[in-house]
Amino acid sequence: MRIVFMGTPDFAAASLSRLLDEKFNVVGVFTQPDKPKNRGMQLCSSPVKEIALENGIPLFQPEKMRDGTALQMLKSLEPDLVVVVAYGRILPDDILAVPEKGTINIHGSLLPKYRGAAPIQWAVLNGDKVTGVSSMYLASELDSGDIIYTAETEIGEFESSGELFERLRELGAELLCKTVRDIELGCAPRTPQDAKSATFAPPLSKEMSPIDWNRTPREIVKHICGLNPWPVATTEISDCQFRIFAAEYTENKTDKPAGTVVSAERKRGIEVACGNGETLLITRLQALCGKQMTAAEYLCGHPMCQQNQSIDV
RNA sequence: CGCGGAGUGGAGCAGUCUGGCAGCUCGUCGGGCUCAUAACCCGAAGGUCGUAGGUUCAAAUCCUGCCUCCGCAA
Repeated sequence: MRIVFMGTPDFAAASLSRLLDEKFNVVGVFTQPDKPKNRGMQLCSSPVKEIALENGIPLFQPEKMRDGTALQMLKSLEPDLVVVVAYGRILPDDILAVPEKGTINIHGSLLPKYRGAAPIQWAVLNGDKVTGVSSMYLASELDSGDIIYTAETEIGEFESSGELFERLRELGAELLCKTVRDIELGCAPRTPQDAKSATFAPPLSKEMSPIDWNRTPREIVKHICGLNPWPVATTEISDCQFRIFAAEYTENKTDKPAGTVVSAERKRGIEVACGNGETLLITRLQALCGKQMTAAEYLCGHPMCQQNQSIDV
């Protein structure tokens, strides 16, 4: 079976490597054009491109999907199946129609929940206890195609989006192999999504970063974890901007208004009042222009007067 | 050459503008106090100030090159 793979970031690269490990016949790889990135804005190739080059697989980086060139490239490969994982492009119908056995996709949620660009982060942000990955056929509407298989996993109470990403990447790669194998054997199931229970997971943005201390400790913890590693939760303590990476629950109660620094003991962290009178302990943070560090380390160099500091809410 | 910030004992910082004794909080080690402690008291060790050059009577501090780290850019 001739397979064409389309993908761009780490999440996709894991699936591609797994397909290759399992000796599937990947005859071509599509990935996004190299883009200037990082400090110095140097042209960087995508993780998927690196793997394609290492394995000597024909590589295609069309600028546009709808001007016909991408369609010609794909047709020339004569694929039986196209696998799309985090390619970052919406594929037009004429491209979806090329492979005889269809175009399939790995999505980082239990569809129909969290259709869209940031399913993993939203599962964390919403405080879900369980999420997973789905394999499905691509349809013209975003993430609405028939489901083939799903795999579930629990979300840790303090697990960040980044950590969950790494786990789902492997889970997704595994599910993809199983899916491709069964499609080849002709025994893959096909279940339409229940469109009514669909939810949407839009991309995150920096506007979401500021912490709303009026919320409960758990909501704030989930906010912090969900936005880690990007765009990262932020808050302002006495005119200083902080990026917050981790926090812990406390047993304490306070009558201070939400956003007040209740304590800043060197060994514990920075304890802040939340909306319901409970408090949350900031344990890992990064000041402007500084490195990420534990709250204990930060307090060594930046003694913080307790009680009187407050956070603008 | 995309823009900006930072490198100082093991950790986090001040000192740099205005050149002139290596400083603070913590950790570590030793001693003391305590039923006890992430508590408190006394004492000690530990630094070629990222690196290479330059200016100077004198450089952590001023100038130049290089290295490393961080933020913006999704």
